[in-house]
Amino acid sequence: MADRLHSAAIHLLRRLRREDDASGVSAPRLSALSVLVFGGVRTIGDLAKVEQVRVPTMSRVVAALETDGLVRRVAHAADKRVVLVEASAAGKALLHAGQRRRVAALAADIAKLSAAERRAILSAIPLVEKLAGR
Amino acid sequence: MADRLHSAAIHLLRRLRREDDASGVSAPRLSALSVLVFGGVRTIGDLAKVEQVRVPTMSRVVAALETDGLVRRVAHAADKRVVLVEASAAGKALLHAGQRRRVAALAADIAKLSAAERRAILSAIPLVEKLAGR
DNA sequence: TTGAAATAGTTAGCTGCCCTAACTAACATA
DNA sequence: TATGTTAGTTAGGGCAGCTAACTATTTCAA
Repeated sequence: MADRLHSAAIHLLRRLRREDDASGVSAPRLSALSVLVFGGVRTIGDLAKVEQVRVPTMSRVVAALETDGLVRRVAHAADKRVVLVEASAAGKALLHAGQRRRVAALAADIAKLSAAERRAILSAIPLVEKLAGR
Repeated sequence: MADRLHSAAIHLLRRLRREDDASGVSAPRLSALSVLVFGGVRTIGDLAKVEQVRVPTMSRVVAALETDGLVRRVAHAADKRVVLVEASAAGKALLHAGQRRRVAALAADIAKLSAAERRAILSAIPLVEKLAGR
């Protein structure tokens, strides 16, 4: 059961990743960006923790997002070592547009399922979240 | 619903990723290997379709699995272009060992679910696979 | 029958993500 | 003030995904 769940999750995410690609921004970048858009300003280290990734990895992700003008670095008032990152207006706009596209594509397929099938998925979601430790 | 499903898949995968790392074989390789172990002999192209990946990508995954002695190539009887791939005894053993490890890691959480909750997840899995395009 | 098109894989080269190790800069403290 | 800690960056490596271009084989139609 763990194996089948794992497989299903991998395949679902691969499908969604293809749609994310259409936005021109990869899934890890979108994910970090969404933390900033919905959670507000964060340090590189905090972002790394939230995204379950090492600091150097997040450092690169932020650098890429900055190059694309989607985020901006802000100095920390008291501690000059700290790099605060916040989403730019362009970053917010891109994220909202991407979410709409992704949700639209998946929602269209969900709409093709029967009501009973939708109920089956809906009742499983909170259980999977529980298994995932959330 | 699409958002919640996406989120659940991401969280589940991050949880399971740690366990998979312990097997010394990456998630994409384990996933392809599991198709062979549970589904039997497949061509490279079939594997690529099932895993939603391009043929060159699967070609490399199979090459790596072969180097590790986890799979073996078998000639197709009628068509010399085709490469059939099957799991070796070592591949089957590794996959089953990985399964045990994952099950062990999730055991505490799974034990907290009722039989009805487990049924709910099991019935949702094939539907998610359908949404993923399989 | 033979030459063109289709099919199955491989190889090469690119990008992106993830890691560890080693570094700089800044802060905290004894 | 010297030492250790903390925040990030840089360097370098591995793996996974892609497209383009290639080989080998098979299919099919003129």
